[in-house]
Amino acid sequence: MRSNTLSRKEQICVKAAQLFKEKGYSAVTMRDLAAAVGIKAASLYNHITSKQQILSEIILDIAQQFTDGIETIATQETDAISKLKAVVSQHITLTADNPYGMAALNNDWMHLEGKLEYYLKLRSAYEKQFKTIVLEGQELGELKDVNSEILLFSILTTLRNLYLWIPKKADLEKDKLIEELSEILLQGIVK
Amino acid sequence: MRSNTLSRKEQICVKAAQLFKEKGYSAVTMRDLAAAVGIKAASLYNHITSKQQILSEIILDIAQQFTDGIETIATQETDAISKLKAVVSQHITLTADNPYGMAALNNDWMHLEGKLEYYLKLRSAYEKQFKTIVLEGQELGELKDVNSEILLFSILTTLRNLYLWIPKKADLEKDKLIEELSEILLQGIVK
DNA sequence: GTCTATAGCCGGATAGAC
DNA sequence: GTCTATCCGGCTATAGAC
Repeated sequence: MRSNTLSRKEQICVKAAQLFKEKGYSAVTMRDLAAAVGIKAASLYNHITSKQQILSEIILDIAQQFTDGIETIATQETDAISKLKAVVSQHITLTADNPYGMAALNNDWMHLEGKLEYYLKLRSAYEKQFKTIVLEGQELGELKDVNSEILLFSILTTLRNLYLWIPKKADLEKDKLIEELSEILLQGIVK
Repeated sequence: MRSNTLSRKEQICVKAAQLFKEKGYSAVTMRDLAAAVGIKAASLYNHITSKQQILSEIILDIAQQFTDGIETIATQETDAISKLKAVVSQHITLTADNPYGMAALNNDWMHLEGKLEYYLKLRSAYEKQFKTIVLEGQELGELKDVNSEILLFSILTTLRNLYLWIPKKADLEKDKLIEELSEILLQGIVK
């Protein structure tokens, strides 16, 4: 843990992520961002080199955390259900930490220029690990033999969009949410 | 069913929705759109009055269909589970019909200017009906007594993002998808 | 490290010929 | 109904004073 005073550059990136969530990368101008930080647009360039760089840092930082995290989960020696719960937990934790960055990750990745390929590589690696966990769970009979593509889509979509929901819950009890969301995703909702 | 030759205006709106899905409303220029249609930017204005109008038509058309559809479902006299299946079916049908428009509905609604309030009203109405179905299902003991906000978020998010997945399935068998997705959302995935 | 000023480009939209 | 030409405003980013 480092000091809780953010550098100017960090302030800028945090504000940028908030604005990107509201309007999307393309619709946020450097003047908007500067005003939100409380300086003039030209002054931003003492701290960052381009609008593009801000987006890259926001997205790649989070994407890396997800990919690293699922590698760790995948190599643990437990059942598929425990691994899926760990994935749910990771999504909730990272989203609660940085909901605005999650929005950029979900909605603005296509505006990455130089780093687009690298991002796509991280995303593929993530999806591959997730898929492996599910397929192993099905082979070992822990999970139902439903269409795995639909299953993967359904769960991953819910997890990827937690950023829309979590910030509205001011008094979020994280451990409770992990339990309840895992229950709904894994066990369904019909009595 | 009307003629399957689209008017120029319809061509423009269809292409626009495709481009909006790829890059978002703000990042698509009238020059991009014109090139995709095969004319020059100025010529677009013989068919539409503004970029804003294109967005409004794409989004409000679909939003209206969803709100009308769920009103019909909600007033039927069946159990909550049947109603939820009907909602799943509606989402799959409307998304398969117009996946690009669904993308705009999900991602670009905040760029509506004059029609933003009307859109928000439609969305609120939709969510209210959905919530009522779920709460009734819980009261009557058809659905588990899990946290209804998490339940609503989870299912609605999956349904709203079908546009990302459905177009990749060229040989989509709609009825099968309705059955399989309903099964996963309602009954869960654990054996 | 912030400012003012501005370069240089690209955006949506219009005018008017054909 | 499409075109060329263009207006005018806003965009990212830079230059250089303080």
